[in-house]
Amino acid sequence: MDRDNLFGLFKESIQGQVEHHLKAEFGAQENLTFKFEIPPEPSLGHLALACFPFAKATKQAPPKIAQLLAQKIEPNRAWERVVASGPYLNFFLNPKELASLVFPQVLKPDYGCSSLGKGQKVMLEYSSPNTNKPLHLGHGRNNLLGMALSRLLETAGYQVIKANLVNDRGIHICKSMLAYQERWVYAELPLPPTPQSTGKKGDKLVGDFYVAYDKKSKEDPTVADQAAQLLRDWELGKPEVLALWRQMNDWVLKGFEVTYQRLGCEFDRFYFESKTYQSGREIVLKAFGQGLCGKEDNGAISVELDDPNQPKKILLRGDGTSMYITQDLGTTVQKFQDYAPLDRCLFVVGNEQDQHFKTLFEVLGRFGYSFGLEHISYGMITLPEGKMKSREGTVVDLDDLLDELKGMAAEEILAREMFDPQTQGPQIEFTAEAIGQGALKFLILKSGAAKEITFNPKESLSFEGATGPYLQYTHARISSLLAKAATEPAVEPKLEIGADWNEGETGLLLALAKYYEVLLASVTDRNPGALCNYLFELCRSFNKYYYDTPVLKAETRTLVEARLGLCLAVQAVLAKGLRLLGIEPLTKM
RNA sequence: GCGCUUGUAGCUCAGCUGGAUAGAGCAGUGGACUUCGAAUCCAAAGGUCGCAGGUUCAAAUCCUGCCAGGCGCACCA
Repeated sequence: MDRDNLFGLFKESIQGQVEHHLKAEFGAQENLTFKFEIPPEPSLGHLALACFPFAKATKQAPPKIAQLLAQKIEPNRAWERVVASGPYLNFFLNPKELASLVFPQVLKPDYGCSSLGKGQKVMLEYSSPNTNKPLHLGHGRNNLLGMALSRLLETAGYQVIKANLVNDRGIHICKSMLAYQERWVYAELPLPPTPQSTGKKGDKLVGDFYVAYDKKSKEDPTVADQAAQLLRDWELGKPEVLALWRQMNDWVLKGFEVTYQRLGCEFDRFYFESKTYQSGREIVLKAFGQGLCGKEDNGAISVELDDPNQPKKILLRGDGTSMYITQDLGTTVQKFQDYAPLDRCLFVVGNEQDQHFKTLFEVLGRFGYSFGLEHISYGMITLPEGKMKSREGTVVDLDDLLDELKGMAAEEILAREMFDPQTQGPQIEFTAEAIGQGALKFLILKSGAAKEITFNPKESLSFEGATGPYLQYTHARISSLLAKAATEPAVEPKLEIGADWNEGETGLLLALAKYYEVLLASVTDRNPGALCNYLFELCRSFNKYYYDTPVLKAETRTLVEARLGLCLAVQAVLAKGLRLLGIEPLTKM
């Protein structure tokens, strides 16, 4: 058990004692299962152990077991009282002892870091955009999930390689290229448009052509053939086609980079499908040679899947060319070679590809690769009117959304008059950006990845209640309190003080101790939402406490120092948690 | 049709490795700023946990069936 995991240690010590008594009293031999819970009300205790599971081993009624254990277990430094409450055995922590354990832990710079993934190297592939249109809110969900997960994995001790597999080739790119060649938009410009000449972000410019293509293709079905011809020319390596392709991809990727930087997304490695799309063929041919695949009449290579409901999967076309799954076979093997020894590879990809990944993993296993593979699936974001469609212009553009949120935040900031618009323009900018992003990131990360999100701009974009800005506000309030303490009465926060902690304070101490386990759960479940909920609850408890309890105006100086210490500890954990989510902990807003 | 997935308060969602009266936020109602930031706090109100069976001492949680939404079912990606 990790020494930093206070809750874990508490549980472990209780478990040991309970086991001992149950064996001594009833001769219980079997493996006893322990189910710890947090009692519904603090007045019942701080930690509860349900005694139902012991009934079989002891042949006693759960309330009886609880009573007996309550008598047998000696209170110690950590446990002030142990009481039976029906079938539960409830433990009351000694707040002073708790404080003396919690404070030094919480203020360590690496509090929350665990050794769960120590020595393990994992690749996390996320984002993986197409280079024919700008990023929209759906990509936003992917990017935010990916970044949050990579940071969570890192705090758990994993070495994380963040990879982006860019889909930079194929018919969709050729559509934009065709529209560009034919100038279906920006026809009025004397020269072919560029991001410079139009003042447009590169991804937006290319996106305009993609939309133009779609419009045109509805009027004139022959353009599809032209796009297909362009793709063939690309594969043949026609210089002028390649040049245009490079040019347009370059614009798009430069545009993406701006958005990535803005969101705080980073990558250690880019893979480009233009370089990998033919890979995997050798792997399939080799497997065929080993008798692991079948051959279709026209020469295509296929496999039967475990699930009899699934049709047989083609791995190589009759003409010998690669398919989507073929290249994924190839790139996955390549990833494990590039970063050998690699323990795991996670793919953050939307749930429309659930089946694809199931198949991919199955086939790799069939071919003898024992990779640790995991698909991190997430639901679509839809609008109240329905699905987002880039072609029909019903998308929520990510850059635009961030701008809009920033603007809304700026209005709120100005209304509060915390900054002087004349002299503090840059601070206002920075803060507005942080609040806007805080709102979006928390909104997206708080709900389970499997769930679809209906994004209603009017209702979703809020800065009140269970939102990012609420957490940021809590952090800002604590910051200004601590700043005030340092100047006005000039008090230092003191830790490990044996103050007479009240119920609210004990609750906060417990919550701080719980952070460690929350992170572990977030990592193992690949669920940043657990961290979101925890942080929100922490802030709720703090805000209530803060409202009820004077800190700087507490009765004695000792009490002022102790309470300041507690505030400092809450601030520290809150800031750490927010950073993991990619949300800026603000000191003023 | 088959597979995966979701269905909890008017709305958005926690809880779902079974356990003490099902929790938040938003909206609506009432209240708290001459006290450390009211982007806050408090109170009341709001629920057949999609429906029906089953397993269990105990089911929102596990199993089965049904209903509804989403996604997928190409020698597309």
